[in-house]
Amino acid sequence: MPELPEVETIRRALHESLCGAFFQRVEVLAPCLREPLLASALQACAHGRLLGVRRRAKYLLLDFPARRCLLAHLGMTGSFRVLSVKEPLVTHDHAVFFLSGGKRLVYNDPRRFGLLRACVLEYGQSYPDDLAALGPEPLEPAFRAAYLYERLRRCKGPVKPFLMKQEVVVGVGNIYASESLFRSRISPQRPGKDLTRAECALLVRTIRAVLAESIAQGGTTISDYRQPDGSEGKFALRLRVYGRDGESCVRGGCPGVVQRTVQGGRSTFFCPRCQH
DNA sequence: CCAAATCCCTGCGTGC
DNA sequence: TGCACGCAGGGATTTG
Repeated sequence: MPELPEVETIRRALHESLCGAFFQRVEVLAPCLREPLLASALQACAHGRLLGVRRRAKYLLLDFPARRCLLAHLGMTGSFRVLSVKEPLVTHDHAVFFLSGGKRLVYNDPRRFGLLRACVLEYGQSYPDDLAALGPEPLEPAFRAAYLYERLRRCKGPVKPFLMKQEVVVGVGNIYASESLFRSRISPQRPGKDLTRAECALLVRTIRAVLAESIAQGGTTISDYRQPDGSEGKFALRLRVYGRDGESCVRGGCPGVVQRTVQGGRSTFFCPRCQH
């Protein structure tokens, strides 16, 4: 379940291995992800030398000449593989990009929540209009305490689902929302508008620290996600509440037990004893 | 206008 | 062994 650290890990690997590669041809094997895969549009877009791989929120952007841009979202189970000549395709491979020298870039996605879309950047624009509604990047200066505090003034529900809204801050999904709130000792059930300025400052610092730490560990592997070299993301070992319902709270001296609850249809993990 | 619910989809674990 | 079922959840859409 790729959130920001997983997507960033993938971005770095793809940029490293494919920057400068020459895209020749695309083959669509299965015609539908979140939206239909248009072979002709992808072919026209992902053609020529790959100029670089960027990330915005949980989206990957593969840049090509003439402001063409391939927008990719991994959904829950999407992944890219770079294959040599003899490596076989497998079930749920949806699109194959043939590169000069015999390499192939393959997009695989069992659950088909992902997205591959051909875009053209407007003059002077860094990102396609498709991404215009996204909030600030959590690791950039625009995501700061005063910003979060002001946004929370208009929050009517609990803080945890609010943190997962991509128009508030991008890249924070279910895992990192629970983890950040635990480390901040803020209950996921707290009404968002009740958070103090000091708590907002702590939460911003903590979200940044958790995401940065996870990137350094290559992300979190729960089930499907792998780093592009096939290894597991090691941040799973550092999760303190996610998936740990029924276990003792890891905070020193806290006698609490981690609980699972459901907010907005998503599992939330927290310690009722030390998060307030 | 906002929030909660629903849907999309497959793989996996569980219980019978 | 096999089948039914529940669960996982990002994001678009629908419903309340």
